[in-house]
Amino acid sequence: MPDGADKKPSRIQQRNRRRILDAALDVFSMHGYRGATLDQIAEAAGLSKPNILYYFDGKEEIHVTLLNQLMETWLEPLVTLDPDGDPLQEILSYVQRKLDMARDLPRESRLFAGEILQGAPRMAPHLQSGLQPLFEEKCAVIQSWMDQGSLTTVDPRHLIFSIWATTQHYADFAAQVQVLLRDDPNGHEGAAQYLEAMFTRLLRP
Amino acid sequence: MPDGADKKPSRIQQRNRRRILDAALDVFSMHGYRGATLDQIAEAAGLSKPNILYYFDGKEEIHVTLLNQLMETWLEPLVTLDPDGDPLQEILSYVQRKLDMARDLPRESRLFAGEILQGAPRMAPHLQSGLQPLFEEKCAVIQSWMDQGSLTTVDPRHLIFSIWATTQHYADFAAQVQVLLRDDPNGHEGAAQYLEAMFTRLLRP
DNA sequence: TCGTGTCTTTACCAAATGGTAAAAATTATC
DNA sequence: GATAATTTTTACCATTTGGTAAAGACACGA
Repeated sequence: MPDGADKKPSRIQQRNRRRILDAALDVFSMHGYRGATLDQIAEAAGLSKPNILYYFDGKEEIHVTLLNQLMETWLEPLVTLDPDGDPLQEILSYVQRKLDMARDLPRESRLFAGEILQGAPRMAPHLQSGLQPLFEEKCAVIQSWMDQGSLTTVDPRHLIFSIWATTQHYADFAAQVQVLLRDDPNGHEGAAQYLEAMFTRLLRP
Repeated sequence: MPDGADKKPSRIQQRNRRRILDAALDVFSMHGYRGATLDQIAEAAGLSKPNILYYFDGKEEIHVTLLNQLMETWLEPLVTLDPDGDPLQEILSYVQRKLDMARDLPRESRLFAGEILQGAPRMAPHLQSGLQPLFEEKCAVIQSWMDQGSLTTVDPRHLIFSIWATTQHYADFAAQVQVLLRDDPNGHEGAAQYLEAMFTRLLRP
């Protein structure tokens, strides 16, 4: 019985849990929590519905597990923002990493966006305990860079919001972007250049 | 029978349709299309479920009606971007209007975001026929401003994306913004100042 | 105030959905 | 290869949900 986090999971258990979570990421990110059904997840995972409930206690536990895993991945680029690096380069690298994530992990981006869009019912605790302290820490770093004259002074909080917004936009609003940029084979590179120019002109002293 | 768009709707009909659409906007924007139930909408509207189905053919028709109405409101700020105005002022006014909309119409913003997030299943036609031509038209206007040297040259398409992303972020990710800006009574004004600075530094020649 | 058309309620229904019990099959252990 | 443990399937179930039929209440002009 694959219950609490006791003991080591078997080979089969690891494989099937991974399959389920991958399928669930597909389905949840596409249809939202309530829009997703266990049957869809089961089919996408190639398992029967009761079999899925053998590995997870229920729909909600799958979703929460996904959200927990996501949180680490999601914060990692901000974690690696180096207080001792070159200020402008650090910010631009952060933008690049976030943009790459929007391209490489669009399902994760949409899962996160959907959760926040609906008021973060299952993630408010994580935002408080995980994101908030990190956010304030890095805001202070950026503020110190501005104080020492290495960057133009703007509100670091809104600066970070604008980085999140502009990068995640390409994943979360992909359906719209695709319609408007339809015959452009150069989408990602164009976005990268634009954002580099934007944040450079904003921040270079 | 309030069927096709024939004849003039009675007083009661107007009032109840408005109530239903307002309630539906609440519910759909909070829970997404599938997450919303007719019972929730009915309760929020103060009507019985069958009574709601007397005014609308079904859940989908309510959603589509909402989306259609939204489209006009949503595009209006872009429509009023004046080719004969002062370029930088026009862009900055557009940013302001979009930011005001995020503050004043957050339900509409989230309804739109949720629809796009899920691949725009019920709005792809509108994007093609309504948004796309307008987008290209205004991109051309901005491009001409850049060509004549009134604005710094950047890709107008990504410029517009970044305006949409940064302004709508405050409505769509309000749950997150609220956690991170929790004791700031000055949220909207701070965002307005930041965005004005950002787009000014980006675009001023 | 009577009758006709508009609106609302009551009582349902079929399908979908999250979930369970227990038997059957499979895998690992000795 | 027998046995114990794990994994999967079959057959269900209760609730929720979008939707309907038809009777009843109401409004309003003649």
